[in-house]
Amino acid sequence: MSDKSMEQTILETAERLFIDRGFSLTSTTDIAKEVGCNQSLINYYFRSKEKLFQTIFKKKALVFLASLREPLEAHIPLQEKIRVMSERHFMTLSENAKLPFFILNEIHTNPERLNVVKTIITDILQQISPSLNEELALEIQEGRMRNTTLFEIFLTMASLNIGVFLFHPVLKNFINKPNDELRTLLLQRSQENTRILLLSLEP
Amino acid sequence: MSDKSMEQTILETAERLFIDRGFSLTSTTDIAKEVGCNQSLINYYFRSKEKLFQTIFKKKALVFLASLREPLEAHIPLQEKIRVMSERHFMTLSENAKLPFFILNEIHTNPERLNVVKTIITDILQQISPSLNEELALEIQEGRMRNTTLFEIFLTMASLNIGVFLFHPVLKNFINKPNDELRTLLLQRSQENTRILLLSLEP
DNA sequence: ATTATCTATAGATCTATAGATAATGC
DNA sequence: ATTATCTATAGATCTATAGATAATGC
Repeated sequence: MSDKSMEQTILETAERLFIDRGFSLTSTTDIAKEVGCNQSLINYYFRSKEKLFQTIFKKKALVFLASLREPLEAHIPLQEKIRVMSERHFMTLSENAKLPFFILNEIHTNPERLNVVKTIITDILQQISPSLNEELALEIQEGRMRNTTLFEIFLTMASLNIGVFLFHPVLKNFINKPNDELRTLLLQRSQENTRILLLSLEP
Repeated sequence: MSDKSMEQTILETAERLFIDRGFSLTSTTDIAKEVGCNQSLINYYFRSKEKLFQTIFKKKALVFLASLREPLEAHIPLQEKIRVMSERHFMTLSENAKLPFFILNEIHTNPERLNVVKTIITDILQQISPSLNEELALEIQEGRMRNTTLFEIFLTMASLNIGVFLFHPVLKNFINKPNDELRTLLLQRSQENTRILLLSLEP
């Protein structure tokens, strides 16, 4: 039972519940009940519900955004970078299907949290954006890409990929298929999203 | 003051607050405070917070989904239908920027509400889907369109258009422009989304 | 008389804290 | 001694209801 420390168990349970129901619909009483400990123990370890939440939120926002970075640092043509990034992004989403909604929801209900996301995005952008912008400018100049911006590329990618997971509860209701077929459909959709993204960049 | 009935004022205020903060973060006390009436009056007119909410949710889900229908009934080529539908969809979203998040959020926190959305979508689909499917089959057969499904078309359109508004809080933070420039940017994005959607359908 | 509005309150949360006890490490 | 856990509770919600009063329509 206590091969995991109580502190760790609380953290993991809270993570699951917060991501499932959001900050305001998850009570510390719920968490304690699930963990099987006393409600006051949560405050003992994490000081307050808000502090506990912030730890989790930062961690998750990082997971979510960091997946974009790696492919952009490889030494491959821009188009390939974008292809790999889109596929990687989709995969991270598959593995964390509830994250996009969770993050959007928390930003929405508490705009303060936007700062966390903003810091992470700014960090990533500062590291990759300059050289990437140069590459893009070159591609455009040489007529290999449509005149566009990194901003638009990210927006298109994020919309297409995240859309699938945001609408998931609705979509699942309309597609009555067993789970493994759903997974195949998902993979196909990843391909299709990448195709559309690259198509949108053609001159 | 009471050129509007109290019942109507409560309904309108509740609508605004629910859409802004969602069901669970809006208390009947908040609504009453904003309206300037007694909290118990809300129960007098609407029986319960839940009933009040449902009235509003149904209405809004209908607004949101109905905009898709009209263009599909016009007598124009399929491609044109899709173009008009996408533009119309984007416009409805601009006028109801908070709706997508509101609806997704409520479906997420209370899956029961999915039924409302499902009924509306099913209704719309039954009316337009058969003939639309025929048209699509013909376009594909004649080699004027890529082999795809209505489902995919809707998903691409919804993802691209809704994305803009879902990410709005984040985007606004990165684009530091006056409001009228933002509006121009939005319009451009509508064009771009439509372009991408139609591009994705080319054979 | 009927309808609209208010007062007061029960009962169910929920979070954070003070203070008691149990477990652990030296 | 220190750290982990529990008990008990204050104080702040929040929703729904019972019952009193005020306004309105005949």
